[in-house]
Amino acid sequence: MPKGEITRKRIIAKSAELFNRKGYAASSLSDITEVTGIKKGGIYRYFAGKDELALEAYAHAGGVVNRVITEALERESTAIGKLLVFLRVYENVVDHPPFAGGCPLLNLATESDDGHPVLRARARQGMDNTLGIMKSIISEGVRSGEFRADLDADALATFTLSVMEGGIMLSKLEGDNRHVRMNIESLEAHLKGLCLATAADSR
Amino acid sequence: MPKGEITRKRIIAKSAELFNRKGYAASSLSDITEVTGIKKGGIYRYFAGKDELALEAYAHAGGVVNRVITEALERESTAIGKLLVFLRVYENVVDHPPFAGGCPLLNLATESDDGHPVLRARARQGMDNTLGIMKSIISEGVRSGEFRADLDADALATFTLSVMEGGIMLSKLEGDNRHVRMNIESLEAHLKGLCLATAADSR
DNA sequence: AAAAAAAGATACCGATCGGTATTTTTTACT
DNA sequence: AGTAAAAAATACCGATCGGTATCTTTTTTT
Repeated sequence: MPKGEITRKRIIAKSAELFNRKGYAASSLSDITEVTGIKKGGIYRYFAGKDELALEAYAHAGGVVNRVITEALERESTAIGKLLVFLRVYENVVDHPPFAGGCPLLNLATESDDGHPVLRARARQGMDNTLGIMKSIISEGVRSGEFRADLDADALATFTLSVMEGGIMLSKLEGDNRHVRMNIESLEAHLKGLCLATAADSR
Repeated sequence: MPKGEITRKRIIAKSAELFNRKGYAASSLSDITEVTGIKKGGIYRYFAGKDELALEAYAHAGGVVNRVITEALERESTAIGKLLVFLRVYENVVDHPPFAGGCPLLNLATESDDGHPVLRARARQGMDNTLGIMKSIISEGVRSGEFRADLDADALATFTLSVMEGGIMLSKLEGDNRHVRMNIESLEAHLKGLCLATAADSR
């Protein structure tokens, strides 16, 4: 592997942490030179500008989280277990998030949704991807007979992702994992009580 | 009312919209002079700095939203109806949010949770306040016999706020109110199916 | 080891940043 | 109407912003 390639990757990895912690607008080129150890001249050899770097950085961050989730997903066999994985990887978001700074999708979405259209598009893509994975898990759960046949996969995916992101935001803000953890229990109760094929009210 | 006082209030109101849309870091003093029509010299007569203005601006934004929620709360008699109010005021977050830019608490929380400690404290205060209102609604629901006696008010408040904020984020990102609206239905099903004193599984 | 190519540091650009001191304009009071 | 006080504009400050051109150093290739 050529030398430049590993430098390029370090710039992406380090600045991804920076962006995900401080946000895009609040992260300056000087901040980036600081965390990467590469001066401006060197950085602009690999990236056309701050925007392009941010795009690659957030893609990297999202990729790391996706990998963690995918691996955890393989260890689960039920649809309920798999849906809860999305929350469980953030169970200790305060001290040990899957990526430094918390959920990159949440951070990017809230920062870009009223501004920067190219970053917003990236956030949307990531969010749609995650929702898509959830929906396929739910559909598979319906097909296998685990879930009720009349379950709305769309609504349940949105619900699950909302509970996940909302809990992350609360726990990060308060510096306490209890919100994520309570949400895991609440969502589990919701899934077992209202979504299972054997649920009481499927009358 | 003295002239300066109304100017001061206009600065707060206008910059609150700006901050809530673009974020604190991305909003410059020049942006503020633009939306307020007041030059820098005039603004610094009323506020010691950007931070102080932002603090008052977010307090204003939160106050507006709280007023809308409080009024809607008065029109509801059941605990379930009241909890759903928090989501319903954001039912059309895309085109007609209670405050321009969406939920100020969500925006401020995600921007400040890894940085600016004074803004973060403000976000925490607002979030704790909202959670407190929810908890008292839930406790009242338990007391009145609407909700199961063993309901965890803490967990349900966190769950409700998470579903609300997560849905807002998704709908704003996608430019489509369906996420908030689906969450309203999902949460209603959750409350009716699992929290009511008459719920099936209170066996 | 020499030469070519890649990598990275230095030094600089104009623009804008948040912030301030001063002057002009507007308002309020007698 | 005249005057003092409040309000707001002007003009400026040093620092930092994102970005670039150039030069030096380090790799790589032969």
